Amino acid sequence: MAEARRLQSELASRVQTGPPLDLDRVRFVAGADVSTGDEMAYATVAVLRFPELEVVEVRGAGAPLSFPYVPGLLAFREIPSVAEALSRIETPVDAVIFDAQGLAHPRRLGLASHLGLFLDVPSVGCAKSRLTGRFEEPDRKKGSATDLVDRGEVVGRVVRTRDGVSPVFVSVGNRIDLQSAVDLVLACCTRYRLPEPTRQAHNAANRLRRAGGNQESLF
DNA sequence: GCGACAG
DNA sequence: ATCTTGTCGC
Repeated sequence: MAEARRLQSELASRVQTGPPLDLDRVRFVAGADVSTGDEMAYATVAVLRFPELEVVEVRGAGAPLSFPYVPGLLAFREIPSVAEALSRIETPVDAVIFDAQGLAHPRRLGLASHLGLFLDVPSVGCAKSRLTGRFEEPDRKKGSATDLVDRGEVVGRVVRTRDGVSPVFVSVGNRIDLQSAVDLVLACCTRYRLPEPTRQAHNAANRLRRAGGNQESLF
């Protein structure tokens, strides 16, 4: 456990904040999520055409759960399945959005940053709740956002993706700047609180788990 | 020691 | 995350 934290601190130095991502040149965005059972984790990656947000590919993978859920160490529990699902994607994606934190992490290496280090594309962390940092509630209208500050540094943005809904926590995963990460997330939230790629992946992961890992459930 | 704590 | 029916709000 202590060893895992040590590894995070070491890898954190390799995370790249920036450069900005030109959304006008983004063609495909992927979303990744995991559904867990008693002893298995089912991960899926959904690729959507951008900015239309139509699903063009969905891939999944199952892996035995060998690590418990410990706040701050989520990556060690979900990486096996997610990494496998990501490797199965054939579409050349321009960015990946994770249902987790990126730099908004105690040691600056949330799952989105950890996995982002092994991807050659920008990664973004978009979590439904806070892990670390302080913030003020953003205004209730869509697009409003406030800084997420931890130990004196801005580690992310608390973003209202729809009028009145609870805000999401956006942070840099790797190879992208915070502003671009927020813009990408907002561009992916046309109908729901969570970005469409993430929603699609979430639904697919649930189906995959309920189907006991049967890949055909993804179609 | 106490409280907080992604999914 | 997962377990679950009805129900409050736009």
